[in-house]
Amino acid sequence: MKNQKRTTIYDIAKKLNLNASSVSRALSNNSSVSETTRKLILKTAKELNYNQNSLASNLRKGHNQTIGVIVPRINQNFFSNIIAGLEEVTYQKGYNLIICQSNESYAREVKCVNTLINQHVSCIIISVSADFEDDSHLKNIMEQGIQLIQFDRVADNLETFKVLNDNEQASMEAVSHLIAQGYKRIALLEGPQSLNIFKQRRNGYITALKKHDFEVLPELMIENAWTKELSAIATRKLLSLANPPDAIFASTSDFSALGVLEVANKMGVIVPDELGVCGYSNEFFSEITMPSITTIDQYSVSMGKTIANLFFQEIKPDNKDAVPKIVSIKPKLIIR
Amino acid sequence: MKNQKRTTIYDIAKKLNLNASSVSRALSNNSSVSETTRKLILKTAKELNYNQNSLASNLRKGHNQTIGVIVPRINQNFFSNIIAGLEEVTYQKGYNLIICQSNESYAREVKCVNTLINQHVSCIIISVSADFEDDSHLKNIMEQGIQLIQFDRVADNLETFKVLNDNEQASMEAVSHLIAQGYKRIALLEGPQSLNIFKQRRNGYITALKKHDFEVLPELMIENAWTKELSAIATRKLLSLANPPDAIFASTSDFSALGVLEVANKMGVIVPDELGVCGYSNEFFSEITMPSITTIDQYSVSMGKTIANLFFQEIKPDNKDAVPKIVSIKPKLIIR
DNA sequence: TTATTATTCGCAATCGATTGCCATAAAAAT
DNA sequence: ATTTTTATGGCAATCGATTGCGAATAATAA
Repeated sequence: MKNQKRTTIYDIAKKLNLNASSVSRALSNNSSVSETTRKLILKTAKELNYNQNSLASNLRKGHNQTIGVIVPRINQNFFSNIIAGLEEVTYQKGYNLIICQSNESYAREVKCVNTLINQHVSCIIISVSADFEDDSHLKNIMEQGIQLIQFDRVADNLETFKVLNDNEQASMEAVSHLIAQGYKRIALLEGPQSLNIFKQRRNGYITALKKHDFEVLPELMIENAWTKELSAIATRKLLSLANPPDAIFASTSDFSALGVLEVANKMGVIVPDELGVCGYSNEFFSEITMPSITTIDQYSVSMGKTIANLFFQEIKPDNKDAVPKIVSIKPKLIIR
Repeated sequence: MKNQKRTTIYDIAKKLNLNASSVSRALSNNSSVSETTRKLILKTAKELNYNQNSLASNLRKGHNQTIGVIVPRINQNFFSNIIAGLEEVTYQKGYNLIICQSNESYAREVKCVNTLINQHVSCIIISVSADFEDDSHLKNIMEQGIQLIQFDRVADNLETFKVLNDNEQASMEAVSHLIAQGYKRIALLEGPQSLNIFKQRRNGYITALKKHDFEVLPELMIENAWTKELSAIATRKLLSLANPPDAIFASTSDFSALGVLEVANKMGVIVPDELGVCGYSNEFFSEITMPSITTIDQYSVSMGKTIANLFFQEIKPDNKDAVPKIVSIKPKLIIR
């Protein structure tokens, strides 16, 4: 059972005294094969338990019904939702997904890219790793004639299709909301500024402050606070300041916001009365914390679908170089 | 740039006045090619930006460095962690993952299986969908000479490699723990009994009750309560009984447990004083609910790694039919 | 009945890499 | 100097499906 050969179109052809080409045509039922032989072939194919060899088919046809996806971490809510959305659409179209995770490592990201190039996928969908260094590997994708769509975390300087969240706008709204609530000293927890998304969120923060004639205070902006633990440390530091903030915008994630919450609870600082807190990405738990966390929803599943549709509707149809298009999705502030 | 042909070993061969076979040998650097020409070939390959065509290579070699994964939902914590664990190991071994989701639909699961068979993956790793009907598609996998590993939700009657959680044991311990806490009327929220895991959890529940000479009361066992919403409805019903339970074991997930918690809060039933609650799967949020939820950790990431290692260590090495092995992982009760 | 057209199917090349076998040349041994 | 061994690399078949072209047959028209 293990070493038996799979049945091929030649096996079917031989059994029916036909030529493999006829079998191939019958199975793809687009060309000239008489109805009688077509049915005969289909019947025998079923009898012999025939399964097409996609490798051979794709090799010959020169293209692959496969899309590669590279994300920093598969089991992060945002990304696994993106993938779920992608899969939903690509499945409908008969495409497969090859999924890789870079683990936030640039070196590994490069390897993933190469693997996908070797697989001759027809498109690579990527959100770059945190220690992103340069975009030569991304350029290589395009040089190999493979479509490239970047999403969320992107290489800004590279002209490709992109699907983004309007981080700046969302961040601006979040901070404005905190201001509207009456908070006067708003701190910012940030992620690595090597990533566009965190730069944008910082910009939104600054814009909002300026718009309301607030001072931008460097001591209230903590860059490396993008995990729950790091943000807990940062929060402890912030709340111990001589002049502590009365609100914290955890622009990196709800996990960070949770870190803020925990420290505040421990230090006896009452949220939201004494400290306003806002997170990012609308993780499931942000609704059920005590108190619940105001956050920003990124519509991740639907974003995944958008990306896939971008490929099928804009990129795939015409082989000519389509003009790279940037789709921006406006996240939604969830006020709690 | 788009329509240009990729460079092949023939391009390299032509440029160097060599034969493609030499190029192939040089690139896989295992055979007789002189050091000088080898270096020359490697250099030219880099110059011409050569990338191997895995399709051709795999077709010729007759096997694929690819493993297919089918899960009900990619963006469910348990499964995305499994995938993360799988990916971690398979990446190290130079294998790729093709990921599909069945969306809890049997028909779609069958389609996924066929796609993966066509891709000639060397192994399929599957957790079956909720409306699982029969195992003919799984048998077909094996008939095509493809390795099969089932995990978590499995077709019990089919002899394959399996990686399981000891659901019965875990469930037993959870209920015993509730009993030890002094609860006397323990209700059970269950999932579809078509899935082995839910049957096992029920068995564990019953075993624990019997062991402690408790009566098994059908009115306290609610089968279709495996989402937060369904379990909220079930809880409302349970708590409205003339003789309501004083504890609820949400054996399906922490999401169900959350549903219990919310209803209890609304109805003014105090947890854990008036109602004991236990969930399943140690979702991140179960730690931060008020009060936090006692639950069961399935070690999902490490389970993913176990599955992958099973393939590389037990199955791949010898081509002969290895005896299907069942690995059982003991989940851990997290008492809160 | 013969000429023309349409159907159906076979032949053979092709996609790109791999590999067993053989030929040549170089190195070593006699 | 001749023979033997070794190293190196070419030839050609192969993996399985696809496809342009042409041949044979059947169907239709004249």
